[in-house]
Amino acid sequence: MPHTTASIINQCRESGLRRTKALELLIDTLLSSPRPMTLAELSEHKNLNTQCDRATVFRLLQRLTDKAVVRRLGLHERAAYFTLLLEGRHQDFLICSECGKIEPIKAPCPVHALEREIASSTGFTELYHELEFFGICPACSK
Amino acid sequence: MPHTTASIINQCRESGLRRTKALELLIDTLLSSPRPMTLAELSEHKNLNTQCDRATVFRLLQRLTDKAVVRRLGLHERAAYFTLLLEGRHQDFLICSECGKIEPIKAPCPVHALEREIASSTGFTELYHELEFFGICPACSK
DNA sequence: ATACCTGCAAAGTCTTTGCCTTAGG
DNA sequence: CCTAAGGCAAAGACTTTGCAGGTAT
Repeated sequence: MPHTTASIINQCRESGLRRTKALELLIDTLLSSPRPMTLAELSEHKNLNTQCDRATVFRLLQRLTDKAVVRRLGLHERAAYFTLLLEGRHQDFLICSECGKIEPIKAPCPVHALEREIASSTGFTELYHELEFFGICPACSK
Repeated sequence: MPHTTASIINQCRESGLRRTKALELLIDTLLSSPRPMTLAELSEHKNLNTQCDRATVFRLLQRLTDKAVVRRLGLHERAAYFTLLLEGRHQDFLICSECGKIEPIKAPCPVHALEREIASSTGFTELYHELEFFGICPACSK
């Protein structure tokens, strides 16, 4: 079952959001990106820049984060990153401290067992994790 | 061999930093904290607030990060967190999405093997990682 | 009709820098 | 002495909000 703009919009509608042009464009844009994007990247993206205000994108991302349709990530930058929360598609990242390039890691994430253990030992609920590797990429280390 | 203010200051001196009052106070404060601290927390801390300007603390943290004496962490907040980089003392964190409380995780970190694998398969150097668990803590979930 | 959304503009929050003075080695 | 470090104040970067008008349902 592929993730489509339509199916995600439906999910939003079911959470009580209205179907607006901005929502559609935003979902489209996020879906087309292989990696998380910042608010600035999103609102300057060709899909969105003439279509809606940055504040609108901001508030949309806020609502979508509340509804667990997108996730907000730190990634160590000044700006926050956003990515669609697609079922069964957890991603960890490898980031160059020098040039800032972000790439998803292919290897399976080794943290899920610990996550369950922490959930039961601490009583935290709705647990998830964020794992990032930082280092100097080959291009920058020259 | 315990980590002391004196030993860390020596490390700084060896990296070319001068021994100043502000440096001493900052190291002291970081050393006394069980968890990472923000610039604001540091510069408002009773040790520092009357002793030196926030810009000074900022620039010190910058230099110390360069010299790998402290590490700058994301932790998903608006503000950056700083912690001493003590030999053999890697920490992962558990953070409440609701109240923001940050606690170090006791369990051994399961990521080091993957880290080595990534280093060799991607050619990244000076690799390190940051692992955070987010969820709702027992107090907030009531 | 009526909540919800949007755009615009302004205000916040945290970080970063310039410039001149102070002090470590 | 000479250069790194500090203080003060101002500028940046990114986020967040108030308000008036627009729109999905």
